Amino acid sequence: MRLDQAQSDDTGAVFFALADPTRRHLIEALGDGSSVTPSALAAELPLTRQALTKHLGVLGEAGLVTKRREGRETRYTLQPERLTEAAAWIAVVGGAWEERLGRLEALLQERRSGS
Amino acid sequence: MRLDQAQSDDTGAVFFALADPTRRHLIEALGDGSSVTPSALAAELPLTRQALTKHLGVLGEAGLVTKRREGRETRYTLQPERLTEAAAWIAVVGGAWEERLGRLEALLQERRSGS
DNA sequence: ATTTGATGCAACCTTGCGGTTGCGTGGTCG
DNA sequence: CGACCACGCAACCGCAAGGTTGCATCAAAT
Repeated sequence: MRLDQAQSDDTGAVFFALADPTRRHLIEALGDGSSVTPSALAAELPLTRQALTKHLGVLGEAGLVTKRREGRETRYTLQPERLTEAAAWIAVVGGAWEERLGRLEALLQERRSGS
Repeated sequence: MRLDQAQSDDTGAVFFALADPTRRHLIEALGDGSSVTPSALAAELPLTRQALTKHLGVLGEAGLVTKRREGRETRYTLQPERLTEAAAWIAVVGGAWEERLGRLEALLQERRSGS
């Protein structure tokens, strides 16, 4: 999909952001409420700082992350609202979401005891 | 993202499929358990039959839809399992999913009475 | 047998994504 | 000030995504 189209398509932007493994990894890393800087990420991952900056930019456009300048570094933090909305879209497709929500809870229970 | 990568990345493939507005529209249309044929879709949407076939192919690669040949036409049907898994991934990112699940339920309740 | 309708396959085109490199800029510390 | 570190911006590259057209194929209807 084209990015300019994704900008005028909130839901699409979120799913587009989640489609990339690197971006999902970043979200998982930020899941605990911590913040990250591009350079720090570049030290851990096999990617350039600029590449990470672009990824964080995509996450930002999707409203999944916020940047905050702090001295000479920029810290990125997760913004979970859009995530919940996306999950809601999935759960509601085609109705019968009551049943699906039940299965979702079951899945979460499994995953909780599993890992 | 590259498609071959998406194939070896189930979660990514699902989100990638959901990133496209047309594909989401198809999923919404199939949400009631009905089935669709590419030509019928091409009559309703401003897209070629082949374009729709490709989209349905992407949905198929993501495991979101199944094709079944029926006489001379091919009917596509929704396969909701992967959708639930994707919602589960979203709900579980970064822990604190109990709270998020609560908000999700609230969102769904709103959407139920709303539309 | 012919014709008509629904597909499948493949080539082709344009645009954007993911990634890099190079350079300019703004804080920080000695 | 001068050196350094973390960024931002822009150009560039390879390749896949989304879309089209054209043609071959298979099933059904007359």
